[in-house]
Amino acid sequence: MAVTPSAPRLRDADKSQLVILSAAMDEFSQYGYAGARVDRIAERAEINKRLIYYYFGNKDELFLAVLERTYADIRAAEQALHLDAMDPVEAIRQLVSFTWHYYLEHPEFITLVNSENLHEARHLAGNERVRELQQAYVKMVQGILERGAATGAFRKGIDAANLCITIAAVGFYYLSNQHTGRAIFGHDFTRKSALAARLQFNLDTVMRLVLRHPEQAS
Amino acid sequence: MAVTPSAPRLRDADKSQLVILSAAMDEFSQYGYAGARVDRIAERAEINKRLIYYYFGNKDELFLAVLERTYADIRAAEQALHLDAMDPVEAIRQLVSFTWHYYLEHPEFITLVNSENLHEARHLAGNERVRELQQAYVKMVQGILERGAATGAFRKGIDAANLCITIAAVGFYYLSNQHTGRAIFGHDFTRKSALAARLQFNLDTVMRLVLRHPEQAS
Amino acid sequence: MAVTPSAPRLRDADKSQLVILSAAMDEFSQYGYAGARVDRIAERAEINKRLIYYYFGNKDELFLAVLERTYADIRAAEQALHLDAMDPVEAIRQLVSFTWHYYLEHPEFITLVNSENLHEARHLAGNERVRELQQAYVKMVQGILERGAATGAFRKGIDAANLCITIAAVGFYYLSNQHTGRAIFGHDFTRKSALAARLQFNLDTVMRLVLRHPEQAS
Amino acid sequence: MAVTPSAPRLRDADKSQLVILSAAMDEFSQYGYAGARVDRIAERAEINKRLIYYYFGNKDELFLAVLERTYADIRAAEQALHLDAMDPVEAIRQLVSFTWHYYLEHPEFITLVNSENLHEARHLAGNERVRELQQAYVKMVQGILERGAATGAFRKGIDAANLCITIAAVGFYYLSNQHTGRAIFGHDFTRKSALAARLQFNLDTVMRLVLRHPEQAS
DNA sequence: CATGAATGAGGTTTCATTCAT
DNA sequence: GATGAATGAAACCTCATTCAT
Repeated sequence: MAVTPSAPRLRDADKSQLVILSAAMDEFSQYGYAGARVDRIAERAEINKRLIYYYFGNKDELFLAVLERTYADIRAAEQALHLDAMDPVEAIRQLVSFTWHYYLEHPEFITLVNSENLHEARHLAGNERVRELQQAYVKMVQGILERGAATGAFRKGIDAANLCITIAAVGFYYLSNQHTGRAIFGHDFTRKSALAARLQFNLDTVMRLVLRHPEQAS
Repeated sequence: MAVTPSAPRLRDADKSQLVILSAAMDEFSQYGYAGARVDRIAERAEINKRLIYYYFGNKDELFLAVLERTYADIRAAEQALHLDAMDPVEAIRQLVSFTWHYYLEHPEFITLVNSENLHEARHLAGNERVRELQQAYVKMVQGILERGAATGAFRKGIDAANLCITIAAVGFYYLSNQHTGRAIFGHDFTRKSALAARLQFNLDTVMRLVLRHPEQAS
Repeated sequence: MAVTPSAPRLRDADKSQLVILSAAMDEFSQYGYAGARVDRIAERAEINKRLIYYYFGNKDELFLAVLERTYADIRAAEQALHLDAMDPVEAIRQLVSFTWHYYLEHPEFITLVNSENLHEARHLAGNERVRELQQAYVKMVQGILERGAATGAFRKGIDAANLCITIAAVGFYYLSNQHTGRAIFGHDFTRKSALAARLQFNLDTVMRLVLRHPEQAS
Repeated sequence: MAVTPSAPRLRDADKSQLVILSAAMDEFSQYGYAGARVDRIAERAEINKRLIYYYFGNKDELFLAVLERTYADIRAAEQALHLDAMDPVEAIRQLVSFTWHYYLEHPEFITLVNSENLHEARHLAGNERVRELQQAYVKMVQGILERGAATGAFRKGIDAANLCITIAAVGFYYLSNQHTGRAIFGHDFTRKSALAARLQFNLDTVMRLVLRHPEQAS
């Protein structure tokens, strides 16, 4: 008479932490920090609620852990592109495209970042890890811009930080505001054709911004 | 029974509703929908909590009322610019600049819109009023683009809706993400010099996107 | 078919507060601050738990309210004795006797004070009200001592504050430690004969302390 | 396999028990029984929490172990004074002084005893060990009183048990209530001068109580 | 029209204790 | 003998909302 234990006792600290972190990411991204419920995170993770506090201290620290992993993930994906080794024009195209698809496939990134901004980044404030990751990223983009300027393909003097922001903005905003967008524009922002058109529009926008001779953009 | 007829007298009821709406806007924009507290709204408005329910039904309906007014306000400000009567190139410049300054001076707009998107626009879904306002806006931008294309200043075939989105995006994203931005970039996004540089960067971005000969952009 | 409402809705703010305060005094005195349960206080008071927070903020503030009332009560009872108008020797006798009987009839006073001391008086620290009450009390005892010294009945130079403390101590300690006392002495400290003997012992102790000719003490 | 035979080697088990007991005494005396946390005891002892349950069963039994040791300690210190061999007058003086200094140097005794009384001595009830210790103590004091009465220095018929209680009371109460004392009297009970004055006051009180000719007290 | 009093449900967190190795 | 992982129960407190006047 085999018995199916109602909840598998893991006895695996690392796995439990990962399971909690993953469930927390889902919950926080769906409801934001304030709307997220620790109870639901425990349910999603199928672990005892108490364990969340055992490993992460409290809701705030759990949220921070989620944020840190979120930023680490996107930067890791970026680095896997090896944009440094690419032709500058192609590198910028790839970056716009990558950013767009990353946001599309990781909607949790958008809601988490928005939620953290609503709270004036109080979890992330002073955090060293995410800052180092970001600085490496901006430096890499700056390298691309300089190489492109050297070949004459790019304009000179483009600010790398603001370019990074704009590349993010044109994708992030479109997807972040897709629901109010649907309500006020009256059509679905995530139709296949709409998505394709938006990516093309963003590529145009960014390439025209960096190229010396934008007519070659499209 | 003295009455002061010269000033348009608000009845107490109307006044209470306005006071509540204003307090609710502050609270919702500061904490988001989930983080907002009905108690605090009553405190801010210096009225009895029960009145909120009397006039607005519940928290959801109050949030919707705030959103409707928020969208009405920004569209009213836009219309006051009379971009229709302007030279197309100047009109687009003005629109980028206006949008930027409006977000800067109305930070509540940003957090309210983000909060509504977190909730998948469930308050705004199917709302006719905001949709009509938005359509008028896109149509006006389309008019500008057509006039600019006719004079040869603008490229042809630019999608008005996506342009509207991009004009919003490059300002909205920068300000919406100012707190995580400060945390990960390590500097204050709202320094006077940073704000000025960003506006200039956005003007460049948009003008290069629409003009046929972008070298005339700056 | 008459229905007996499960909980009477009071709609009487003052009464509700008094009921809560009284229930809280019982609970805190029985279990101490840490052992007391807000839930049980609500049950004792037969009110909704939420109302406790509505009127008193939190457990700490409720405890402070209980303490303040406790000190006010004992001082009020003391003042009702009108010791000022009494013969000094009789006044001290009365004070010892009153203190003893007050502790006996108000065991909650003892546990509340002990509990507050365990917490290093963090609720009472800096509290003006109890301090004023105490100062009036010490001043009154000082008056008695001076009058007694003037008539030659009392020794001179007795410190009023230390006398107050000792009058309290010999009663308070006996009753406060009655349970460990029973365990280690092996007899019931609250037997009628034991109580009478203790009061007499305390009268002896204090009168011998203050009188110039103690042989007249008993 | 080096062994250091000169120093009495504690087995790990004994050592762990002592470490736990010591940590538990600190924790219980600081927070009382209800406020004490098993987790913190484990932290203080720098051992695994499970060991506490292994050696002591549960929180209640651990508290009892602490109490037993506490009473054993004070009685052991008393016996080291050898009051039996002393002049009766000097013996009582020494006892008052010893008791005072013991409480001063062992504040944990006070809070532990208070905490146990709050719980109506349910841990100590029926405990043989502490009772035997106490009876030996009272008997010793009775011996002193009889010797003093025989020399004519002391009054006759003084109840030894009540004298023991009073000697304890005048010191214990002052120190136990030092925090509320500070709050309501408005000065620090533990100032050097205040402590010295209190000891002198207590010596006066007790000597006047026992001597036939109290004018020789001070 | 307005208000202070009241509430059930549910929020985060803490606790003593036990399990599995 | 020793330990990190895990847990059910219950703690304090908060929330949107309704009641009674």
